[in-house]
Amino acid sequence: MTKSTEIVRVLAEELANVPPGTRVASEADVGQRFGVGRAAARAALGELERRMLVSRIQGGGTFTRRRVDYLVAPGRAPSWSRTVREAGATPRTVVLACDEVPLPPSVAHELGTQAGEPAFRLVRRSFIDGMPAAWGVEWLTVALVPELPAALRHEESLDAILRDVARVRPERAWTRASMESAPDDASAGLGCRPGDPAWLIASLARDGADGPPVLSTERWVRADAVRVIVELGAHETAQHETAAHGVTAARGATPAGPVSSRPT
Amino acid sequence: MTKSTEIVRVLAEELANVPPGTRVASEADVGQRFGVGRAAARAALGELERRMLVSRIQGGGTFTRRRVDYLVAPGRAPSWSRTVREAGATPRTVVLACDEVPLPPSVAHELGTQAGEPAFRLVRRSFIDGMPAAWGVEWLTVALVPELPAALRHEESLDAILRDVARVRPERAWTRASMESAPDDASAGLGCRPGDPAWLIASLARDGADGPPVLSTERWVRADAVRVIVELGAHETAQHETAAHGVTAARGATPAGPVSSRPT
DNA sequence: CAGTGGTCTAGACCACGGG
DNA sequence: CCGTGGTCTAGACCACTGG
Repeated sequence: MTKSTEIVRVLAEELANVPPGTRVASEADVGQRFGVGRAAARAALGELERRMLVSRIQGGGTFTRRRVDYLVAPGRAPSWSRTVREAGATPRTVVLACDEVPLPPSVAHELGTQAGEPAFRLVRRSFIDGMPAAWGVEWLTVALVPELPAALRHEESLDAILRDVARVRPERAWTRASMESAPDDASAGLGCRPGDPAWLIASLARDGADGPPVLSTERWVRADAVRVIVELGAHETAQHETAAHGVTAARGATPAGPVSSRPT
Repeated sequence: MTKSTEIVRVLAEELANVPPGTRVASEADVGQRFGVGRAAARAALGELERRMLVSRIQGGGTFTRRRVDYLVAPGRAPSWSRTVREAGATPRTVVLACDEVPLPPSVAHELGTQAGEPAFRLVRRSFIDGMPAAWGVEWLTVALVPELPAALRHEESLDAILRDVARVRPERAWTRASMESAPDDASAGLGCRPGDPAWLIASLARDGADGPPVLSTERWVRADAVRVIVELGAHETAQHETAAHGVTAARGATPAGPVSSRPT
């Protein structure tokens, strides 16, 4: 057992029952406490960051972090605000760009309309408890919500605007999620470093169960901010708990600690 | 621009068009080539590993790595062998344990049968090109395939056994995928270090589109070995390309390359 | 055995954040 | 300004892999 893994073990245990945002001991403190040099202390804190248990901010310090569960499933409304709020955190979304441009062919095909039709190209960044967590582009036709720019000044949630102004009921028609190393543009939008793990979630929403497409999105989501869970197909007990098949017991929303039975 | 990020940039560029399994310069070589100390060279190679572009093996060296695309979607057969083979790589699966035990209540509920019914609890490890990539537990009733232990001696693919011996046609009934930091038991099964990024994929397969459940699985998959893509809902162009909505240009799936030369 | 990556020390300079 | 994390050097020992 190396020194740093022992430090990781101890700190991870201590941090398990601490509210998110709590300050963690600095590198110097850890080094002194465990009687190791700065390199070993730094390695331990870096490992905690890699495990997404803490965030480290240059000049600021190290802080515990919470990961919000984001359940992507058929029938779940594709709404950032609602999902984050349901997790007990505070969502926020800011508009970086809202341009009226002719619809590119690929997106027009998604939306089932003509290329060149006037559309809004929306670039937005979303936060959880004030920390950047998502970023990306959303497309919708001008015809659907001509007053979008004005509406966005009073309401952050695109889902709410679509419901209240455009009078549609957005539902997931198609979604694709994958985990990538954030490229330069995405890491800039997410406020993280290039190469950090991030989700790429492309999605198409339609109006109701069988209505026409209304919204096409491609968003990057920080893996250390959001625990994306994709669910596919109907399931009797598909509410919010993890099925325990003998390997992993149910995990609470807040990491209560993975319980496992050893196979082999 | 720090020295190590510059080294990362250069090496990532050079490694982009190199077949998987190729040996990469050692820490000492990199340090000498770029005129930096070992720490900087090591940081650069470590960053490449974090980006899942290379694998580093103590005592062995650093090697380029390929990531296999694993598409999870309704209608796709839940078969490791087939998926890996379709990606042009060589699958292999070994049985770690095949015990006949009474079905636990939670799994019995999944399989739509009685708790306590005789069942096989299968623990298997799967490889891609000889490198461990997946590990986990699978459950199926003894009544379905009484001759499972014998069949597994001649056929690695559980999907094939279910088709040829049990005469069922496995289809995805329900699947849940999420990205986690591998706990100790999973990292041991996957041959990686605890805390490494890994997928947890729970799945229930049934016989045909409307048949009864036949197989319940919970498997861990190494994120650096497999690029899991979960797709939800029907889509006209849902074949295998990435939709480009103006943020992200279509990024090549995996650096197309022939079969890897194994490291070791 | 030599070469490789994994860990660690002691020390240094820098960039950044907050009082 | 001080304390924080980010980077880097030079050097050391260890664990592991390979021939």
